[in-house]
Formats: sequence, C-alpha cells, structure tokens
Amino acid sequence: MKLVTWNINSIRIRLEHVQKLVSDHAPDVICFQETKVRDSLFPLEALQEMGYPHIHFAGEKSYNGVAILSKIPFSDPDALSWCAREDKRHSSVILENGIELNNFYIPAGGDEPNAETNPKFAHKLQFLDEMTDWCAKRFDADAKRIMVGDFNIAPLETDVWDHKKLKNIITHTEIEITRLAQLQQAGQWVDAMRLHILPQEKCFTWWSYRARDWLATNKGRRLDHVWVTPNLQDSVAGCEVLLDLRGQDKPSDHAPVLVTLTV
DNA sequence: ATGTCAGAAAGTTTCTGA
Repeated sequence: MKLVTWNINSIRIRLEHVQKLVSDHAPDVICFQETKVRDSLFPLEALQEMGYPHIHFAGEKSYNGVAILSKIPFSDPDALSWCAREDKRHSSVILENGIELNNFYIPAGGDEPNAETNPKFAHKLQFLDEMTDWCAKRFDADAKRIMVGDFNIAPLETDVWDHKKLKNIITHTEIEITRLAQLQQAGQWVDAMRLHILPQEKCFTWWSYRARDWLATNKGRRLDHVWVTPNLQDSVAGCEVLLDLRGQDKPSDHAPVLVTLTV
C-alpha cells in the first residue's frame, strides 16, 4: 500500500498538482490537510475521476479542512472535533485491510511561543494534550493504526535547517517537542519516516514561501509525519519526500510524504 | 524577522492565518 500525506494549501487551486502526484506515484491512499474549502464546493468528482472512488472529506470555508482519498474501500468515516471547536482538523476511516487511518492537521500555533500571551499557542498545546489523552484512552496493542498529517512540529535536530536558530521558533520549541513525545508515547507510535530516512540525516517536508530559492538554501523543516503502531513497523518498506511537487509552479509550501507499506 | 501565499469580503485592495 502506497500512502501519501500532503498539506495541499487549497485543494481547488492545486488539482493539477494532485494529478501529477497520481500520475507519477499512483498512491493507494492520500491524506490532505488545509483543503480550505467548504464541503459543498469540494471537488469530489474531479478527484474521483483521478482514480479515487472512495473519498471522505470534512471542510469549512477558508481555513483548515481534511480529506482522505482511497482506491481501497473503507468503512466508519469519522471526523472528530477538538478543543471544543468546529474547525476541521481530523478525519479517519477504517480501510478494508483492517487498518485504522487517522488524518490530522494540528494547529500552527502563531508566532510567540508563550501560551499565556498567545492564544494560538495555547490552542496548539491543548490540542496536543487532547490527542494524547485520546490515544492513551483507546490504546489497544492489537489494533493496526496509522496516524498521519501536518503536525506542525519538527522534533529532531535534523528536522530543521538550524537547530540553534530555531529552538525558540514555534514548531521546534522544547515545550512542543516534549508534548509531541508524550503523544507518541501514549499510542506507542513509531515514526515511520525515520525508519528509512535515518535520524542523523536531515529531512524536511516544508519550506517557507518567503525564502527564495527554497531548494538551494534548503531552510526547511519536517512538519509532516507518518506514525504507525508497533505491529505495523515491519511493514514499512520505504519513505520518500516528493520534492518535485514542492518545485512546481505555484506549489504548496509542503511537499507530499510517500510511505510504502507491505500490507 | 518576514521577503509569500490563499481565501474572503468588497475594494481591484486590505485583512487574516499560515
């Protein structure tokens, strides 16, 4: 099974890039974040015509929004709300092969890494805490689960272009990295990307629009993640960040992450 | 620290969030 997670930053404006992803890599399942479209305007037919008859989406006007596209039939489509808000930051399905797939868009958190003065950062931390409680409560050693998405946190020193310069910048602060570790522990999640792209290697999935020459300067961060339960660890056959899609005309600021599983 | 985007509202320009 080839699985992609991609913060698309508007699904409607980048349908051609989705088509390129499909033509070049033919993923079985694609998880999108930041679709930025209300459900009534979601381009369902166009995506189905690309070869994805099974689509679960949960969106809103302008902001957030997630979608799961699949060649594989699924059941139990769900979309949970977090932090008592109605923003669309989660969706899940159970694939026909029995694997539960969760797609998350964790809040970015604003600019100032102080939860007392910056409500966006407080929201991000609360969101992480709720996810941690949720994972702990429903933990099941026998369940086969995958959790993907734009987590908006780069935990390792090699997940950012300069650890020292970014250690007080949201996405790479100690407090976020600690919360993410607690979340990972609560579900015994395995970082599937880092099974194949070794932790000592730099690995980025996001480059700011503001940096010109994004590839040459390579001031990136690994904000997008694929986590699997331990019983799926040996099924993770490979991982690739699809840089060519970040290099298209009018790209998303995130590159897709492709993980191949032998399931 | 902010050089760029996307979407929305109402203005061919400003705001917000990222």
